[in-house]
Amino acid sequence: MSYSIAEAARRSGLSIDTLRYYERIKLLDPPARDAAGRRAYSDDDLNWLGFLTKLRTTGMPIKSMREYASLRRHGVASAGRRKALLVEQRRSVAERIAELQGCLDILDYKIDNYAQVERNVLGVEPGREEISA
Amino acid sequence: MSYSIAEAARRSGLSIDTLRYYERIKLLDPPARDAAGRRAYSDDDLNWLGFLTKLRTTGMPIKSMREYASLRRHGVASAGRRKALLVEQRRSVAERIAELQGCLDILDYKIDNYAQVERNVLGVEPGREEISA
DNA sequence: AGTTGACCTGGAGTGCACTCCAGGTCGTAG
DNA sequence: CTACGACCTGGAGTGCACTCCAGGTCAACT
Repeated sequence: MSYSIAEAARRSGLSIDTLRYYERIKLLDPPARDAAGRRAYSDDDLNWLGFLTKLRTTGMPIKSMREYASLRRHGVASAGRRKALLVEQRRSVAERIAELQGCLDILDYKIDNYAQVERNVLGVEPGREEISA
Repeated sequence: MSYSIAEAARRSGLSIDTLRYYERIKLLDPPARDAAGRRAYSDDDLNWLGFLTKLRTTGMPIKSMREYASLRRHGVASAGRRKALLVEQRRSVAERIAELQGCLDILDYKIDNYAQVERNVLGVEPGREEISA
């Protein structure tokens, strides 16, 4: 199957402009073109875009995604380096999850404080709650 | 206790420039000044900076942090709105954690693929592994 | 008295990841 | 046959969150 840029955008969740942008910066190999010169994305293109958006979600900078994309073009010889990139990204994602978990705990604590303030709102002297909030 | 801007930067993990920047954009109330006009951050200032950096870690945009900071200046009457902001942020953090967890699973899957490629490297026809990688 | 180093100000510059625009080409529907 | 909508290109513009800079003040050390 092949997809127009609008369809590829819909399926990937990226904007049309972003698809062309990714192509320009070599994140994405130029897709096939139809008879009229319009882009015709393949399923492989879409799969790659899907993976790219996952990498983006993990916070990988475009620079690194470009490196990964470029390695991919160099075939099996680059598999070791590609794996290393993914392992490093895995590490950074796990770290980020832990960090966010810590933030979640702090938010819960703060929210609980506010809930208490709400419950005691009649007995609080103004300004007092500022110390912890 | 009070702290020079350099010390406040060290303790908050923010740069000196960022501290002045946060003050300019009203994320941070102007700290006290010493006799020579230099900033003297209080423990309260540092605590607030600590919380701000947590909010930043959660991905809260500066715009929202400014709103929270501004509400804080309006005392107890704004507690409800502040709590709502935190609850919303809590929701978005939990969502983000789930999303990252999904990415982690995909990374694990890919990494495992590469590990298999490594193990079978002698029996692989070139290009074959590209289909899944 | 002079030099150093930390700090001050207002404003300009940076890097990232898009996002938008003007002006043009196609293929199909009315 | 012309009007429309979807697509094309190269290039400029945007928003965010800093980050850097020039030129200046001040207290302390030598």
